[in-house]
Amino acid sequence: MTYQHPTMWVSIDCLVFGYDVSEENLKLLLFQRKVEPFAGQWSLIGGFVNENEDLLAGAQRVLKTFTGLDGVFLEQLSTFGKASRDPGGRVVSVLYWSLIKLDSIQKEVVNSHGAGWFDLEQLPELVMDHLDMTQLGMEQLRRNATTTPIGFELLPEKFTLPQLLRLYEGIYGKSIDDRNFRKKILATDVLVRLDEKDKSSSKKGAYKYMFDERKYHELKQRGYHLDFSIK
Amino acid sequence: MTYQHPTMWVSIDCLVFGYDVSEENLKLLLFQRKVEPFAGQWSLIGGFVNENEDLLAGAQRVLKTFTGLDGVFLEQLSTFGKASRDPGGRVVSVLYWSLIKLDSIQKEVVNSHGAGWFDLEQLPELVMDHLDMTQLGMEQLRRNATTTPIGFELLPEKFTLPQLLRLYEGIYGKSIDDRNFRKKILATDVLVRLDEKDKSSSKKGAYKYMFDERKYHELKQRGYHLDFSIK
DNA sequence: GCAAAAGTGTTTGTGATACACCCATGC
DNA sequence: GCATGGGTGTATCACAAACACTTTTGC
Repeated sequence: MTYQHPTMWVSIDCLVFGYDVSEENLKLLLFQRKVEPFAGQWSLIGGFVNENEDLLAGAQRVLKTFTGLDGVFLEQLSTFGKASRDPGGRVVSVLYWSLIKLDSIQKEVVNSHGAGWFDLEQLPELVMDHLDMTQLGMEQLRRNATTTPIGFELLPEKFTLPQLLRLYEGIYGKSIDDRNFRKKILATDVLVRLDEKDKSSSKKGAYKYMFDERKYHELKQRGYHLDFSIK
Repeated sequence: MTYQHPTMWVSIDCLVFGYDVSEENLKLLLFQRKVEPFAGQWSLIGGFVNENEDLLAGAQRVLKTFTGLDGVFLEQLSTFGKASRDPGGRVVSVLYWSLIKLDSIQKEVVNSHGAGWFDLEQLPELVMDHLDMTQLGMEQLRRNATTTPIGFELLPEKFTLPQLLRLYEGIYGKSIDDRNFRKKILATDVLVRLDEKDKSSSKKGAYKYMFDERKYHELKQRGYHLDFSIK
């Protein structure tokens, strides 16, 4: 024992936003807490940090455990440390957030852990300060969506402009002029149009696009910063 | 013991940026670490979180201990938790940052704790990951200065436009066109011109201004957001 | 009267907004 | 041939950037 001070539990909580392209809505991953206090109630996915585990590694482990996913967007958001936040003991929780693409495979993986995807407008009651965490995440999503290309984390690799538009409308909760949106997005020059069309939602079909990560990083290096600000 | 998991030390580190209006430069508050490992080396101000102390309260305590200040800008930035970051044990450190106005009183208070103010361009070697923390703080400062009125935290209550301009030039490390700067700042309508002049740096004298917090909050409520973006 | 800093206006260009029609296709 | 969603262009306005001179006053 090197330091003469109290020690605490350190936990990770992870906000996982998922977007379902076909349903066109944003969802949040929740699971039924297994330990007391609050066992059985809905909570963000989370867990305790292990002895020799970096915080980020802990977050990656938690995410992998519940979703099977590796290597997706995962970033630290904030740390919650009110002394009274957890009646089970002094737990300081580091909040991470992740953005993933929802598809049927993902939904099954998740179900196997007693977890489920909830519409953001219809969340159940959440344990402790997890609602605050969720609100913080929504703000962050809105803030970042105008400034960075996080939106693309939520869409499949190939997507159409109408899909991207509807995602942004979902994030901001308002409608966006499609002509201006196209102009602005294409002007950034980080999208590549493919020779494929997606005909699942119209007879004419919409061109599929891909996000060009290389071009984005070039731009960012040179001091650019994307601004998808809407209205 | 309610949870069957390892516990850790949780510490606060606090980045304190101070601006000296007369010297016209940004400084960072450092102190000589008192405990092993690294005793005697320069470090951010910090301390361990107490048993029943909220994280924010801990940060307030640390800040007060070293500067005597209370009620100034203080915000959580990020949490550092690499397993190997502190050779003295598993310490997860929550980083806060604060912005204060430097004057002669402040400088004396601080000296009494073996602490000192350092020019940002001439920092000594810092302990552990404290240089990363400092860089994160500088980025945050630049990001926020364009978006929120944090700049005013660094200036005395009454200040002149040339002083404000030089502060921004210091933050961004480049020169700013004074005519455009005045126009932009005054257009936001959050500054009130007083009937006083500061003649300390010119014969003509420069009008003193105050930040109108009320107007700023009104604007923010209505969805505005200040944009002092420069160049 | 001159040096030194404070203060002021105009022009130009770029990018945001608002807005309406044609296109391609499956049925 | 028509209904459905996909795609395109233009005019206007507001704001950012570039840029040079006048004002005040202590010495």
